[in-house]
Amino acid sequence: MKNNNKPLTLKKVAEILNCSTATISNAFNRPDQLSAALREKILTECKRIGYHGPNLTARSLRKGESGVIAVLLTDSLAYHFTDPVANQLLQGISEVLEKNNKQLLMLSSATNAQQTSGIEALPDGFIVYGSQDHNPLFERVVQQGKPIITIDFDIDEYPSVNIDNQQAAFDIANHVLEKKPESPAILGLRLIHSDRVCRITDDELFDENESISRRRLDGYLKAAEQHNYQIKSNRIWHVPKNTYELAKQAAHEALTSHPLPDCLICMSDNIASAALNIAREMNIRVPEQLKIVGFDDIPEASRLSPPLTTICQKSREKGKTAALKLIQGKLQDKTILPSQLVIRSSS
Amino acid sequence: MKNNNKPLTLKKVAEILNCSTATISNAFNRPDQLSAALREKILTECKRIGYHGPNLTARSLRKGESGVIAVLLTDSLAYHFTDPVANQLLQGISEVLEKNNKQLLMLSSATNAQQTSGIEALPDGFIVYGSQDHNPLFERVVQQGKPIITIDFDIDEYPSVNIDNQQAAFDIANHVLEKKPESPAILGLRLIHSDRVCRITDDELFDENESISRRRLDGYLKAAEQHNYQIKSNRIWHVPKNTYELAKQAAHEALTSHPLPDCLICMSDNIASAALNIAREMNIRVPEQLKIVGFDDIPEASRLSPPLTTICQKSREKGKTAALKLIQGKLQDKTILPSQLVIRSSS
DNA sequence: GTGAAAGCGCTAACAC
DNA sequence: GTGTTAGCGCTTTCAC
Repeated sequence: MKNNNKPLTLKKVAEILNCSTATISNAFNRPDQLSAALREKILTECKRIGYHGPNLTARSLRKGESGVIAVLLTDSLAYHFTDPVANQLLQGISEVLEKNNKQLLMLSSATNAQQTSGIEALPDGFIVYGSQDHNPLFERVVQQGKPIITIDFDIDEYPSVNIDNQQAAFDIANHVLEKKPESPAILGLRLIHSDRVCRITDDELFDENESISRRRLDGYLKAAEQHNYQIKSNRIWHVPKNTYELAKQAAHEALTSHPLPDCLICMSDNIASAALNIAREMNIRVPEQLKIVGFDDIPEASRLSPPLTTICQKSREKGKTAALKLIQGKLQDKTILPSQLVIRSSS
Repeated sequence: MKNNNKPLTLKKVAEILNCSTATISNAFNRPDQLSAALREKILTECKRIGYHGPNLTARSLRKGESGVIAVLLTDSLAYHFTDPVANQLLQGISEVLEKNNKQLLMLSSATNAQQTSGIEALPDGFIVYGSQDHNPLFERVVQQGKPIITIDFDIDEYPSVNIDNQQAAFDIANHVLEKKPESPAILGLRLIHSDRVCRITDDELFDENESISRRRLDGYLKAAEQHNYQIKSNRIWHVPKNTYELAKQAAHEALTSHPLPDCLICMSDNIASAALNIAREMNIRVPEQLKIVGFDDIPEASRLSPPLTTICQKSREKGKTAALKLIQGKLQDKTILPSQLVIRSSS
């Protein structure tokens, strides 16, 4: 089974089959350039002698296209494999790519940027997930002049796929604040730049920017205002990444703080799930003593006990939409995908 | 920000900087071939004019290496993003790759094999996850004559990373059968080739092969024998893929079958998790009325209520080990990673 | 329908 | 230390 010979080249194949390289190439790429019979014969011969078609590197160098689509991720790849939301997104993307015979290359902005591998020259297009302020890899991607589509953030010149984060956050906060909790708290995600779980400060509460988390926080605060709550900055926790461990830490801090929150508005289902577990450990009954709501609607959300009230943001759909737009070359518009409040028994 | 110019080439850069292409190339690839000062100057100039280093396609064609490592997956990519075990494995792999400045390319054997993109020529090495009998893409991969390492299955000529599935399965079955359940049942994974959830037949019970599931089933049956159980084939369910939906279906069938099982030995934590949920819906108390054990020790296992007794197989470690061996060129041996029984309260 | 040949962008051997 | 050049494997134009 093992093989130590060099793979055949088109040129050698042409020699063996005793015709020109152009004919072999045409057999693989342009059926109209030769008779069906000859093409068939060549293809069968190739299979027999073990030539499986032109080498990607060479073809791509020549044609300037590779059939590879890259997903540019903000954090490390390893992190993205742990994040259920990223997982769903990648699932949607790969569904579309597979259907269209495209290969998926995962590129991480967190990669050691010194060692420039030049990999950004390979893909025919890029799906950029998550904001990229002054990321060197992203800048090299832009330089390629290839199609780019962004997800969960926006750059004027490029098409994008987003949801209305502020509205969605408003909806879910509105829903839970209608129950008149006494001391609601917020477990936010990536609110500030610290890599520690911590509370935010008053300044930060009013710090305007374009991030998703800011949009969501705005939605929460708007709902709070309408219900005459004033949520102070020290009732808002910052979780630096959407990992279970950090979420647990934040949930634990919140549920051991004074006054004890009776309502946790979480910026991700992961955080909400951790909060649910901490509450169970502490024998706090959900939803009677504590209401918990999440965001995302990851698959786990409906299986938790109690199942989680959340915002369904169809991450898989997001990925599919972005991949499809990229492949079909529909590169004009900005898409806002619908999201909706899903009420389950955690609230 | 948007860019429509063609990226600079090394040749153009050489013209602009008024030196030869070799010098530019050397500045990027072989620091020893020119003075540090000149190199520094070239690199800064390049950055200024927007040349970010040699194009991967060309370099790879020339050098025969790309810095890309491929993971060859049995099922569709989309499926692998949903499977928590695959996720952990990929996490481990990408940790190592990122540390070593390698790019990750995910290749699916399930891809439309007609349209041969030639992509298999690009990677410098392959991590093959899961058995590949007569898969055309795998055969093309073999043809490349590049390093290959297999995970969770074995081919004589290639190094591999595995666990002792039979022993692990024996251990966990032994543990739960010691509790003397009256009617144990097995929820297996990929036992046969059907894509339906179904029970297996007597013939299939004795059908020898090299698969993981066969190894695990052997372990279960050996433990059963030692405890004087005779588990009949109609007490063994086949789950075709490790998805939650299929697992739920199998668990539901098992828990509505007669005699009602009071012990479910599940071949994955996913299946066990679904069984746990079905049991809760049916008001069957775990572990009092029903013992459930899993396999894998996915992150969710310890968070379920009750937490799951399972086999910890360190999938992340598996991925790391495989990637590391591939990168370091340690291509001799077969590695068997340790796994262990983790007893929690579901049994 | 077919073949000869240029050249995609780069690296490395070799000459200077 | 630097420059010239062949050629990695392929596609495509152009001449036949």
